Amino acid sequence: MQESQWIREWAPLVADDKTDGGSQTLARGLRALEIVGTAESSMTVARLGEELDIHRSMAYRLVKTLELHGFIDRHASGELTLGVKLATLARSVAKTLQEAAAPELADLAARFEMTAFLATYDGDSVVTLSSSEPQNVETTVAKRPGSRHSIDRGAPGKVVRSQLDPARFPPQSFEFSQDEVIPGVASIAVPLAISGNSPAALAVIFLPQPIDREEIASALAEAAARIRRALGR
Amino acid sequence: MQESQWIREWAPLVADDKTDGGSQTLARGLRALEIVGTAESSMTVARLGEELDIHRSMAYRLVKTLELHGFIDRHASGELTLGVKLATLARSVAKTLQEAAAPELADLAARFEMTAFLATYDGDSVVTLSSSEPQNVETTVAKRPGSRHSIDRGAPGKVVRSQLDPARFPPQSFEFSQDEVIPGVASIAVPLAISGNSPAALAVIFLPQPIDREEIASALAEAAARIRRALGR
DNA sequence: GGTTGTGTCTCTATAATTGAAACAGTATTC
DNA sequence: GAATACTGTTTCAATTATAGAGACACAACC
Repeated sequence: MQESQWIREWAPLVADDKTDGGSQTLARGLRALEIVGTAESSMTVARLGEELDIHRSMAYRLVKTLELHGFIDRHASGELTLGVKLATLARSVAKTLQEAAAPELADLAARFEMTAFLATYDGDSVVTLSSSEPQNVETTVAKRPGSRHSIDRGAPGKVVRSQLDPARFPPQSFEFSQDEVIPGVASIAVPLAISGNSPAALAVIFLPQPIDREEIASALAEAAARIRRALGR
Repeated sequence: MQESQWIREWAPLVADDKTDGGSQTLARGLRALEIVGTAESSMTVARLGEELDIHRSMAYRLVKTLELHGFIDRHASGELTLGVKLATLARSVAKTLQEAAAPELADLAARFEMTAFLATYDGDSVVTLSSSEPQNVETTVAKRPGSRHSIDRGAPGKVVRSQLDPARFPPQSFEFSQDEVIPGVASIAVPLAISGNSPAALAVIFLPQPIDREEIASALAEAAARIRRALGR
C-alpha cells in the first residue's frame, strides 16, 4: 500500500462542508456530536437543528439514532449531553496512545529528571493525555492527565498553535516557555503528529535550572519519532 | 436488457437493525466506530465492510467521512484506529460527571473518613472515574482515576454486574466486599444510573473497622440520588 | 384565554445513498 | 518475472432512504 494513494487535504480546521464522496448523513451526525460536546449552554433538539441548519424533525432523527447507540444522553429536561459510550470508546484510543508513549515518557523523565508528558488540544485549550514523573528526585512538577490550560500559553500551546495555523505561527523545531502557565515553571515541547488533524505535543516541564535546550529538544524529537513509529504512522 | 435488480435480502442481522425512525446511515457509521474500537486484530476497510455486511465501496465512504471528522485515523499501512477526536470529546462527558459528583464525593469522604469514588465499566473491567480522599486522616486507601480491575471482584463490580445482567445477578440496595480486590481492604457500593445503557457505581473504600453498613449504604444512596438530580435525570 | 415553544409522527418528492463494475496499485503466489 | 489475488478508489445508474413540510399533543410563559 502506498501512502501517496491517499490524498490528504484538510485545509480548514473546522466546518467541513464539502462531503466529497463521503456520507452526508453521517457527517451531520458527527457534527452533531461535536456541537453537543462543545456546547457552552444547554443543548436541545431544536437548538441543534438551528446549529446544523436543518429541520427540527431531522435533528430529532439524528439524536434518536445517536441516543440509541449510546453516543448521546437525553435528560428528562430535554437537555442533550454526550453519552458515556464515548468515554468507553475513548478509553481504547487513550490506551493505545499511552502504551506507545509510556516507555518514551519514562525514559525522558529518568534521563533529564523532569516530568515528561504528552498533550493534545481540545477547543482552545491544551489537554494533558499522559505523563511520567522522575523517580528518586526531591522535587518535581506534577502534570496530571486531564489537566488543561489555555492554548495561548506554554510551550506545548505554542507547538499546537503552530500545527493548527502554520501561517500565523511558523513551526519551530522546538518551543520553550517559562512563567507562562505557572510562575517559576518552564517547559520545552516538540510537535508530535499522531494524527492528521489532531495536533499533539511531547514535552518536559521543570523548575528553572541550567540546562541545554537543544540537547533536550533533540531528545524529545527522537522520542516523538519513536512514538510515531510505534503507532504505525 | 439485463434485469439487474440487485436483490436486497436483509440478512438475519442479529439485533442491530433496530433503526426505527432513525437514520440508517448514521447507525452504520456509529457501528463502524464501535467495531474499530473493539477490534482485537488490525482493522481495515475491507474487513470493516465484511463486519458491517456492506460493500467495500460503502465501507470506504463511511471511513472517509469518519476520518474527515477526526473520529478515525488511517495509518500508512491501511490500518484503522479510533481518532484522537474521540478522546477530546470524551473529556467533555468525563468533566460533566466529575463536576456533578465532586461535592458529593468530598462530602462522603469527610463524613465517613473514607475514600469515596465513582466507577463505571469498560469491557469486563471496572474503571474509576473520579475519587475523593478524606483530609486530616492518618491512613487512607488511594483510588486513582483511571485505575481498573476485573468486574468479577469488589463491591462496585457486583453493582455493575447486577445492572448489566439483572437476571443472573439480582440487584441489591447495596453491595459489600472485603479482601476481594486488595487484601485487607473493604468497600461498599450502590448503583448510580447516570445513563440508560451505561451502568455506574458510587462507593467508598476503607480499611476494616467497626462500621454500620446500612448507615453508609443509605448515605451513598442519597448521594447517588443527588448526583443523578444534578445531572438532570 | 392566547401564544410560543417544544418534541414527535406521518407523508411524499426528491435527493442522496448504494451496489456493481471497473481501474489502479500492491502483495503474493507460481 | 508474469500471473494471480488481494487491496483501495472512483464512476454510474437505480432506487432507496432521506429530509422537509406540515400537523399534532403537550408545556411553559405572558
